[in-house]
Amino acid sequence: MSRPTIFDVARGAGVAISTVSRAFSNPQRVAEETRERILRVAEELGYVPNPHARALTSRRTETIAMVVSDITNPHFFEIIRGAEMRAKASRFTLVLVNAEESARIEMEQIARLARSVDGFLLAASRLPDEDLLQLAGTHSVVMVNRQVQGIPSVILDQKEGCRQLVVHLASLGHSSVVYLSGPRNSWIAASRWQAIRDSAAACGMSALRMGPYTPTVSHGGAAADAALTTGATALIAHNDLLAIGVLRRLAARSVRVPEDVSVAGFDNIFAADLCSPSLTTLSGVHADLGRSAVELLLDGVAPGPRTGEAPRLVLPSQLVLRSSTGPAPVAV
Amino acid sequence: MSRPTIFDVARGAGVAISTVSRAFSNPQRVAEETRERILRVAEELGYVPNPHARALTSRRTETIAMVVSDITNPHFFEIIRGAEMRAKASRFTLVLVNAEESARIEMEQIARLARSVDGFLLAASRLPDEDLLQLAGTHSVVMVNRQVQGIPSVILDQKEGCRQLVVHLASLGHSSVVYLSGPRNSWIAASRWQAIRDSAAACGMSALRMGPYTPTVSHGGAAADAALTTGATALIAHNDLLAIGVLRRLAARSVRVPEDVSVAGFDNIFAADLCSPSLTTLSGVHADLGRSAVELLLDGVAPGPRTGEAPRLVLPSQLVLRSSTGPAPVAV
DNA sequence: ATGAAAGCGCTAACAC
DNA sequence: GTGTTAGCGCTTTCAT
Repeated sequence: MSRPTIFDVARGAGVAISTVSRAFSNPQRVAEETRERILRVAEELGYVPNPHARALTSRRTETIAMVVSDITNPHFFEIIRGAEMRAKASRFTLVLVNAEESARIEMEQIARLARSVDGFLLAASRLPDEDLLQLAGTHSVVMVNRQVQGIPSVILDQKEGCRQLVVHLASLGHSSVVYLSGPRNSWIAASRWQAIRDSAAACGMSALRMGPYTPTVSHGGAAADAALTTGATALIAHNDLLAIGVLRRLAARSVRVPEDVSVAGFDNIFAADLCSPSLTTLSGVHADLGRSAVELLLDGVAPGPRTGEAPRLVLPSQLVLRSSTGPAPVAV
Repeated sequence: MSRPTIFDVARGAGVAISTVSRAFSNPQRVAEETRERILRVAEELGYVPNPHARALTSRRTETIAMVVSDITNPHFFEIIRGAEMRAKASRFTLVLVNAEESARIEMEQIARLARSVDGFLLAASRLPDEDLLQLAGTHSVVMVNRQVQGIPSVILDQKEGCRQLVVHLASLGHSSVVYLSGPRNSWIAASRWQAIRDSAAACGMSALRMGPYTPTVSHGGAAADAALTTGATALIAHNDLLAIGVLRRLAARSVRVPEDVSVAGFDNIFAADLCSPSLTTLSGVHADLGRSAVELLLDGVAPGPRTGEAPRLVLPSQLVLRSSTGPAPVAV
């Protein structure tokens, strides 16, 4: 009743188990004829190598884990898809785990999988640098949308993207902008704020940061209320979800968008095009993020000498203009 | 440099390896004092049991796989979250894999994971009944939103939900309804159509099915065009994504919703509340679906005699009325 | 090119 | 309550 093992295949093919093993994991080291016979017998028997037994000795699992800070955030969709496709192309399994926006949970999940995967893709990690460096010391790690010195990473170009966004707002006549910040331990939030502040300064705009806010629709209400107290006419929310929450609250308070206030977000999630007004947002080819991340990881996982520097990919971002940004209101 | 094993812990604690093993997997079979000493040594050494070695002998992995037909469909969000939380509560890891709306890929993913997980959660599976039955013969399987004789399942109550939806449309004066069907091999699509047809008959409405359509926004255009040719005033799309695509196309063709045509969807995804007009949809507590599914699976995974009948949970669905459905236009 | 044999780290009888 | 021991199914030297 139990499944066939390498032993059964060996018997059926009249060879030693080591030969069967090679036929599967090192095909070129087995004579063509022998290999074919083995594969045929295996096929007939319905033999499939046991991944645990394999991992136990080889220490490789052909599996990579992708840890996302919040699996319900649509932003990760395309990243996940891109990563998955690339992983599959190399016959790796991608398993997805959720960190629920919590550093503790993220760490737990990682610890749990540490022995069962070949490497980690950490998307928008909430962990402190030290933890990441330590992890990277013992495992293959690639960061997505976060940079840490010494760890391979792929990010969208925040700096240039934020600059375009700010210039866009400046050219519409806005003189002050508020950044509604994401979570406190979000690297990308810090990086966005810095880029916005610098670009605003370069444009002669004043910039203010508020928050941190949990980047969900429901937290947009508080963010909107806070932002209105500043008198700023341009709001940049940490992501589209938060921006949509802001739009809702503004509508509820009869603040017109974009006539009274302009609003922009990040990620270009599906809903950004559906809400009203539709949302101006900073996007990028997220599937490429995922794809590139897996590629870096596979490079790191492969045997052979590690390249000297940890690669840092910066992929272009792009501004998507919609209806939520418009000319600044004329001063009364 | 290599990680500590059960051996190192045993030496450090002055006990046999089997005692260490018990301290971790069967704590109550070890004297309190011994156990504490072992755990302390393990902690000091940074010992973590190797899951592969463990799985190799015990044949249990404490991992369950959730296969979803399309991971980018927001419908699955809450289901995934519910499943994840329940799994974590029992210290199981939930790994997520994507079937990309393809039966072939679904089968591949399953085969790939068959040895590395304790069971499968199949959400909106596209596989034929026979394949599912065969799989269920060798593995623990729970279906989500699909029923197959002999396999445990959890679904939302389509029948009652569709009835409510049709009655709602009938009470608005609509006399004909079109169901824009989901994928050909979607069990839920078949089940919805049957419920819609029966309920429509009971209300004296005519019902028509069109499609199948891939349930994405982009396919809603064709669906809308097709539906308009029928002269029906009420459209029920297979899901919210398709419905949103329909809304877009109708807007583009200057067909007013709900004045000229009423539109409804399924799933109550986040965007259903954002699109304009906002979408009437049939919902349910999706997190409960995921939670219950994991519960059934854990029951099945647990050692001990299997219960006689495969349980079939039917969770209540609920109609969410929004602006996309309204009174039927008065005949010219 | 192939075989023999020694583990990988752990669990699960079985003994005491 | 704890120790001994035989594997789980495979990879990987090392021979031949």
